[in-house]
Amino acid sequence: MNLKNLSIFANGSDRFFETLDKESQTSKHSKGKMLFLHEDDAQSFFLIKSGWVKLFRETLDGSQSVVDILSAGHIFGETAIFENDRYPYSAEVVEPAEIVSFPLSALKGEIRENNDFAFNMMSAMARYRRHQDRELEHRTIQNAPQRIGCFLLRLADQEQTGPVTIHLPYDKTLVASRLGMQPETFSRALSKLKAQTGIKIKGATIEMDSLNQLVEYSCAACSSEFPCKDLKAQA
Amino acid sequence: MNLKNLSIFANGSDRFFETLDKESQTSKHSKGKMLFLHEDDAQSFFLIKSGWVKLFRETLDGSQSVVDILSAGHIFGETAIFENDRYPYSAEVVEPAEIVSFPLSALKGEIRENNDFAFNMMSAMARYRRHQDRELEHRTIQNAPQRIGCFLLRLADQEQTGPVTIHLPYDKTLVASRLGMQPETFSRALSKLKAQTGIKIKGATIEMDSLNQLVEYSCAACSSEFPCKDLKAQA
DNA sequence: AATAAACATTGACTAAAGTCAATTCGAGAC
DNA sequence: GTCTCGAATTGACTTTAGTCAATGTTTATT
Repeated sequence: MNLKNLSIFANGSDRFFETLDKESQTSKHSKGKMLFLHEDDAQSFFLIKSGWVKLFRETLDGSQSVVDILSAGHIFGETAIFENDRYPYSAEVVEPAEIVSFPLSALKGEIRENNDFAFNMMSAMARYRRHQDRELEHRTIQNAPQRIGCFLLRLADQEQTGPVTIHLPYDKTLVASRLGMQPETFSRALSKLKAQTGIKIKGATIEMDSLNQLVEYSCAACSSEFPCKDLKAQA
Repeated sequence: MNLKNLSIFANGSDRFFETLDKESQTSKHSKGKMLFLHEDDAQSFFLIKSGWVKLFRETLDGSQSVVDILSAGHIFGETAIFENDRYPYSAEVVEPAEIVSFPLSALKGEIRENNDFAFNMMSAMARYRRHQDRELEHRTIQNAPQRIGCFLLRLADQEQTGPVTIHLPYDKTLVASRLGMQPETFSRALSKLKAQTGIKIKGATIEMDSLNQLVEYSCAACSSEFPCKDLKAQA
């Protein structure tokens, strides 16, 4: 994975990449490792080389809300720049991961000095905004089985017209929290989705004759068309 | 209202403000006026001088999801810059409003040419991200009465320690949709909130001896402390 | 002041999701 | 292969929110 090829870093200056190279630290972490806590003093932002990382917050009364669950190629912690250098969420490794850290100061400097880079980063922020908009919309409009259907569709190659196999990238309990439901609800909702669309489930593997079945079931309750445009833009 | 005083436009160049002045159009609209539709070709972004505007999307099966409801001093439609010049939502006036339109091109130009302005706009986007994060969190963790309590708290002056009076800024039906619930649910949830916190309700006016009652009821199910920091930052 | 239209509330019922407890399943340790 | 622990499922039940229909209330309009 080359930093320069990441869409978030497009338009970075040579000096920026030099600094990143020099000041980066790569480390491997196993499941459960806490990378930082909400409100921690922030010096670094992070890039996921492999594995999965959960971003979340906790409330006074003990419940947890999952902000996002990210995979290879995504960065996190970078928004601390705009939050008085404090992380706006906690970050935990949820599947064995290789993580690279970079100084926030380098990012801040590059934004200030390199206009194209800044514009590019704004595009990324706008894209994330759409992502969150969609989450909120789905939380409001879709029921549990529909949300799962949508989640599966977004894991798949949406160009595929024939039979499709999808693997859940992390524990079902985590998928449940990502979708804002209880594990029990997830389990029952997945059964219902199976009953209503004819998909086949074997542990973390889901098979179907065609994506169509899911599309009809889930995408009627979404304000965007299938296939999801935002997935292409990112690639 | 002076453009230069709006925090979103801080650091704008003189030339930028000249262009805005020259190319702006102000108009008054009554309730129900559609300003633009989701996916419309976008030429302008908008500033609310007075009144309220609802941003929303609709799904194939006819349900509506409210993205946000904005008041004086807020801009909208500006993110079309990053969406191939198409509006990412529909916009409708929900309380009689005075709206100023500006060419998106001017904004785009200023972002490209004025680094400080771009940085400032990124801060605004980051702030909005936190806003959405919170919405999603509350939708997951808080129940209907708690969400209403939180909504009321955010309408109030949170420094106040004595008796407080809050006026709902728009119809209860709209508040309901803003909070992601049905009007009937809103009505019942407000009664429950009244029963559990002792607030007094007269139509769109809500009174209480102190904000404390609401804080205890709602803020335990939130990952932020009371008072809400983000409200100060904006002022 | 009378009327209509939109908004708001209430009741009765249904549907969806959460909770708690009891098993069952399955991947890794030994 | 067997054991163990966490993950996943299932059942029974409760709570919460949505739906549909009826009825008040308010506000604007003539």
